[in-house]
Formats: sequence, structure tokens, C-alpha cells
Amino acid sequence: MPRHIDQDRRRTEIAEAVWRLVVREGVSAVSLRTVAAEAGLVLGSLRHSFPTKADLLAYSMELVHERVQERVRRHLGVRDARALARAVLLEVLPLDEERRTELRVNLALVVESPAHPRLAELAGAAQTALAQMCRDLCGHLGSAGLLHPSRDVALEGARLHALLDGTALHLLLDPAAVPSAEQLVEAHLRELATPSPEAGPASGAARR
Amino acid sequence: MPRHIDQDRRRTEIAEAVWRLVVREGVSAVSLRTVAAEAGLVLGSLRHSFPTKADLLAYSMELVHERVQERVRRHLGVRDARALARAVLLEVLPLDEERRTELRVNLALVVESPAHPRLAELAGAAQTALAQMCRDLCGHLGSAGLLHPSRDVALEGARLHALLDGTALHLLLDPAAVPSAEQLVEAHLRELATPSPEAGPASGAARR
DNA sequence: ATCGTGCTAGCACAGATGCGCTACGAAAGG
DNA sequence: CCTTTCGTAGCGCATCTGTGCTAGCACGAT
Repeated sequence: MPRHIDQDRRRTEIAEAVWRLVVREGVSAVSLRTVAAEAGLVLGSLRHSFPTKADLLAYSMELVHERVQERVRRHLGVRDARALARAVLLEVLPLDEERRTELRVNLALVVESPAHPRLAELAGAAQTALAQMCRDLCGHLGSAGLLHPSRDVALEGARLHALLDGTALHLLLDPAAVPSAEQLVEAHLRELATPSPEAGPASGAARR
Repeated sequence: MPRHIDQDRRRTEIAEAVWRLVVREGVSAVSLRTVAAEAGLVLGSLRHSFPTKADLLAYSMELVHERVQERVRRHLGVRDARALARAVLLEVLPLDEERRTELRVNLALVVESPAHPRLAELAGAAQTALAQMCRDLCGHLGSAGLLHPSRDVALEGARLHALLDGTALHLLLDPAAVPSAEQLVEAHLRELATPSPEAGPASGAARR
């Protein structure tokens, strides 16, 4: 092996250049040449790591998913079910610039997926995984008695997932909403422990 | 006035061509020429209605917001607070192909907004309006006694908004989830009438 | 010292893109 | 009638796009 450049590192750097471009100038500013310039490379070098644009975009999206997965993994040791849920949820939300970038890029590539089928696959898989994770969190809460038995795990999983993605979207468009996002997650988790409104009729709620 | 063509109609048709392109081929497939072809016009005619690409994109986004607003307006006469909330929320969700297209386009243009400042303005305004609407719905529910007094209107407004946008996103990526989305909205609205878990301590919830 | 290979650098090409500009048509005003 | 004005049609240009291709370079194993 001659002149060995750490290819993984190189590919990562390039993908991050894509991220920066997407955030700064929008998806349609992403071309092989602009990316090469942003990464401080020549077109030829870029194309050695990523022969086609499709390869580039696909890896840029994969890297987002890897980063998120790895950050989530770090919290999996938490024992208390509610603390685990809180940790994981707050980890997935774009609470800082780095995660905001990742979400923005993911969204941008989802939007581009009609033109690049591979992106659609990746996005679908990530989406499914996140949904599964939300259901699992609800399952764990259930085992710990923190999800009231009158509640349906599947429905609450879907609701949690929607709440998560919606909050993420809002944080993306309005970073100032961070404190209310944390409060929101907290309130929702506490709510899951209460009986479902269909099982236990709302006490004196119809009054006032 | 010579040869009068209904300009508004023309602009609408063109914007809809943009929509179709975004959905079928992704944002970066949108160029003056591809749009003209999709709309069955010549480049010159297109550019008579929209001199620059920025104009085109801005109007395409505006049209999405107008359509949504008008659909929502149709339900404002509903008297019962919960029925109103249900109607409005289900109207905003992408439950059919038409609304799915609108959401997809909106998302695509949000993603493109770094390159076109006007898009960022429009997106911000729409986002703010939707947030306000969710708060208002919660306010009405409160006046009708369908939002338990122990609940904070601002927080519940934000939560409803997040749930709404999250569910919308999920419906976009998985149209098969329509029934569960309706169920989800219904469950959430009922939940709002129950006491907040911090005010009324979760009855026997910590138990299994 | 030599050779093979991983990497850089860049040329070339066919096509697309946004936009400035002009020429022509048709229709409504005078 | 003629003139004005709106809309159509389209040429042209400078620039950018993705990708195929070929030299050369530096280095590590032989």
C-alpha cells in the first residue's frame, strides 16, 4: 500500500463539507465542485472518494444517521425508565447547532430523495428505526409502571414519535424555543403515567 | 388592454407545475426550463409571469400557504370547541395526495430557503401563524371547559403544534398511517380535558 | 533501485442553467 | 385607420453541471 490516506476520515470530512453547504446555501448549491472547494480538495480527489454525486449524497445522509445512533447509544445504560426516555429524547432533539445541522441536512436529503432512490431507502429505514425506538421507550415505561396500563403502547409510541419529530422541527425553525422543548418532553412523560382519558372518565373536567 | 390572459390563473398553473416537479423529481430538478415544459409553456412566457427564479419559488410557497389557510377558514364556523379543533387539525394534516403534495413542497422550499431569503420569511410567517392557531384552539377549548384549568395554555399549544407537525411529517413518509393519525388527534384532544399530571398527582400510576 | 498502486490534478465534453435582450403577434384604445 | 400595450417566442451568452478520461506524483513493498 502506498501513500495511505485515512479514507474513512476523508469521506467524513467531505460529508461534513456537504452539511455546511446545505445549511449555508441550500441543497441545490451542492455540486461536486462546490463540495470539493468547501472541503479544500480538488475535484479529482473528491471523485476518488465519491465517484458520483449519488454516492456523495447517500453517504452524507448515512453519516447523519450514524452520528445520531451513536449519541443515542451512549444513554442506553440508564436504568430508570423515565430517565432513559428523557435522556434519549433530549438527545435526538436538535438542542445545539451541531444537531440542528444534522436535522437540516437529513430533511434536505429527504426532500431530494425523489431524484435519488437510495436516499429514499435510507430515510425510510431511519424513520422506521426512530418509530421503533419510541415504541420501545413506551414499552419500557410500561414495564416500570410509568405508562398507565389503560394506555395503548402502540398509540402512545406513535404519539411520542410525532411529538418528538414535531418538536424537532420547531427547534429547527426557532432555536429560542429550547427551554420550552425540555419542559414539553418532561410534561409529556409525566402524562404517560396517568390513566388514559377513555379508561378513566375525566373527573370534573367538563365543568368551568 | 390588449390580449388579456388571466394572470392569476396563469401564475397558479405555473406554481402547480413547480409542485409536481418537486414531488416527482426533487427540488433541484426545478429550473425555469423544466417548469416551463411541465406547465406547457415556452421559457419566454414563463419569464413574463415570473422574471426570476426567486419570484417563482416565492410564489410557489405562498400558494401553498394560501391554499391551507383557505381550507382552514372553511371550518371556522364550527361552534363546538372540540369539534372545531378536530376539524381544523385534520384539515391541516396531509390526509390525501393533494395535501401531501403541499406539505412536501413547503418542506422542500424551507430547505431551499438559505439560498432565497424571501422563502425564509414566508416560512417563518407561516410557522408562526400555525403556532398561534394551535394556541388559539387550546384557548377555545379552555373557554369551553374542555381544557382542564390545571393545564397551561401556552405549553399545551406548543405541544399540540408539535404533535400536529410531527404527525404531518409521518403521514408524509408513510401514508398508510392515516387511520392511526385520526385516532391520535382524537386521543390527544380528549386528554386535554383531564387534569395536568403535576396538578393532580398520578393516582395509582407508580404501581404496576 | 524498481515497480505497482493509491491519490492528486486536471482536461474535455455534452448538456443545462439563469437571465439579458430583441422581434413578432394580436388585440384593444384612440 | 393607426398606435399602444401585453403576451409569445426565442436567440445568445457566460457560467455551471456530472462524468469520462489521462497524466503524473509519491510512497511502500519487493
